[in-house]
Amino acid sequence: MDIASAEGLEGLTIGRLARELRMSKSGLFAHFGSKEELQLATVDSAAQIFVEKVVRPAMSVERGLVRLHAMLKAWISYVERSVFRGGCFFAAASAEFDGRPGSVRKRIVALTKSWVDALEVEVREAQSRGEMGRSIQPPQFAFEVHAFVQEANWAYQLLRDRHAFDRAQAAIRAQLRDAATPSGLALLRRRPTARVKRKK
Amino acid sequence: MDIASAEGLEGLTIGRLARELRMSKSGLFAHFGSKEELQLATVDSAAQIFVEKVVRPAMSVERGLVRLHAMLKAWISYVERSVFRGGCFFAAASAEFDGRPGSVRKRIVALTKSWVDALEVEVREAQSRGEMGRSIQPPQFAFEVHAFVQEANWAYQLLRDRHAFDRAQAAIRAQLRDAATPSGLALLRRRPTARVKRKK
DNA sequence: CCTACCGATCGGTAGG
DNA sequence: CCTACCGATCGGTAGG
Repeated sequence: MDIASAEGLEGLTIGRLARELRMSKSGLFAHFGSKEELQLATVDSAAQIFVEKVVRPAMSVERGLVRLHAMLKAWISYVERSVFRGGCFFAAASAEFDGRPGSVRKRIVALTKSWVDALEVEVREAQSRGEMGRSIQPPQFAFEVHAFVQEANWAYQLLRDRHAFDRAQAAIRAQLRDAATPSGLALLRRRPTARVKRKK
Repeated sequence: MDIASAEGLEGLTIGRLARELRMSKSGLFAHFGSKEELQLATVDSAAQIFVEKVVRPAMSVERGLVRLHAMLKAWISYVERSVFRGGCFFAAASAEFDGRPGSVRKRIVALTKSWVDALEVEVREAQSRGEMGRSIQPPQFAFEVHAFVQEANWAYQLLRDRHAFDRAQAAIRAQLRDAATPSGLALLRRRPTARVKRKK
């Protein structure tokens, strides 16, 4: 996953991986049967870690606006901590495979889509609880907050801009505040959203 | 540029390019001297086309809020028209080279940074003309609108979501409206921002 | 899990 | 601009 996030899923060659693991090429190869299967296994492992580090923690807080915010904060934190060497695994994999047909692309599509869907579902939940306005369109809202986190990953990985995470955080807060009903606003203020200390 | 935007700047091999151009490998090679020089030449060509298709058209409209909006509309249109096979050349190149040191990465950084800077400069111009509020922070504003266009490219290239461009457009309009002063708002309404017809 | 090998392709060079 | 070639590496296989 580290190699793939930094050098790409194509750059994750069987020979290189075997060398790093001090195995023979054919010994490693036998575990997967083809390069495509190695790539699929890598994508699946990355998805599992995403669930562990981002999805699961957010599932422990109450549903609606609070959970939506928790999902986005956990995601930003996961990108900021650089869980993988090359930053967000799926951002790298998306860009690499968006133009290549096949099962690897399909897997990446399914997984990233399920994350966007989860954001939309939580917007709807917040609306039905009266925490977000009825005029908010869930796909539009998910598009915008998803954009902020991906942009932070881009700005940090390419421009090495450490402020990117604060910008994404600020943009998301503003978006949530604008969309919240008075009772939703009260919920957002209730938890001071346990800020991580960061030196200037 | 088409090959690089779809298969990556590493996937743009000298052998493949020579075959497509019906030249010998060494004949083509002699024009560049190294693969890195071929990559740099490709990045520079893509930058030239970005200037032609996005930057220059926007430079012909009045400065400030109107030009800022024109820059963003031209950019979305350029991404939507898929000027290159793989979508936005710099989005693909960024993701591929963000983890690889060298002159190609440096060139990509310089060029994408100059575009973000141009957006910030126009926010400041709009502020000094009294078209955008003084409380708007130019880097934050540029971060957010830049995010929307990159997200549209991502959603279209990976998820084949045609609505992505409308979502980016809507998000940008809302952001501009929120940041505009009354006189800025009047400017935004003055031009009905010549919408491209699109069938449902 | 290994050694030994396959044909294809990589970036690059020699020499014309 | 070309042919002919270099060593390295690719995904994958044969056979153990």
